[in-house]
Amino acid sequence: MPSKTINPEDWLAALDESGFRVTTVQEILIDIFAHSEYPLSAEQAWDMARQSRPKTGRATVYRTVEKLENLGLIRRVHGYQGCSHFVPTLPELMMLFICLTCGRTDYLDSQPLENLIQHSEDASGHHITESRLQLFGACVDCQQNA
Amino acid sequence: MPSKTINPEDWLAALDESGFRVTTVQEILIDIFAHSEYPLSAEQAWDMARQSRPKTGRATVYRTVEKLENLGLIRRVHGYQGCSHFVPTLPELMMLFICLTCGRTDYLDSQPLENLIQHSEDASGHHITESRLQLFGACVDCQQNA
DNA sequence: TTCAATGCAAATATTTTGCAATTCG
DNA sequence: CGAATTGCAAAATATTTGCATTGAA
Repeated sequence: MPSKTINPEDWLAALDESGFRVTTVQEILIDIFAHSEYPLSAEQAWDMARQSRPKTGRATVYRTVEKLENLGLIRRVHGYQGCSHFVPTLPELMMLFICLTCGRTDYLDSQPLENLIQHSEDASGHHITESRLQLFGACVDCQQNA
Repeated sequence: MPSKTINPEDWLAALDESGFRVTTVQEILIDIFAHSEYPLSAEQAWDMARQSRPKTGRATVYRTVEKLENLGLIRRVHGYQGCSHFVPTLPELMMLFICLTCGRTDYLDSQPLENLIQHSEDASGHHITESRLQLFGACVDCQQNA
């Protein structure tokens, strides 16, 4: 069971290292994404940001989300009708499980996926530079409560 | 190398079996999606449909795409800025490769993925009912032309 | 004949952009 | 101060819906 270590400080450092400014709004948004157990859309993040800072602009949130995605700090995940929701990216390649009942996310051991990708590269001849694996189903808790 | 056998006839049969009518517009759209080598958005499909049938309505295309997705005949794939593009679903579980250079899609042998899912279920305790694996990179041709 | 399917236009929803004001470094 | 960031409003996209008409079974 891989530990989920997401540190907002690291995200701020990443912002800084990339030459961006560390602003209040971005701190708030980083905190929101880094601590969410569920995939969030830009719209949802905007709502949450305004709870602690009412005058936060919608466009700022969309721009920040885009920035965080470009920096590789968050990534899009599939939902039922699109993939406008984001989850934190973890340092290594990870497999993401999303519970269809409660929506909670869980990161699984990714070693099998690395092996699979290696195997697929060899078998197909394609050069694979990025992979997305999302698994859906019922989490341990929701299976028990069913 | 798994063979890509997509038969528009089967899709029409699936429509019929589900109690839907087999109409001209839907035949055209099924043909478009079943034969495309590239992921298509509803908007792109609309453009293509109007080439053979100019008065085709945009809403009809969106409604048909939704229907085909619900029937499991097509599925969303990740693109650069979203996942509003669709590819045909193949009968068995498949791994989809998308070339970042030319956009072509390729279906890879899925046996390794089935093994991986089985392994992940055992290791995590979650019950996995659906999975999406998309691989991105450079296809064999584009590697050579680089 | 009957009701699903369609086209059209309008309504929503979502995301992006222009720009003056603000703020970090 | 100087440039990146922000808020606001407007614009551009994308998707959905209402409704009268059409067409498949």
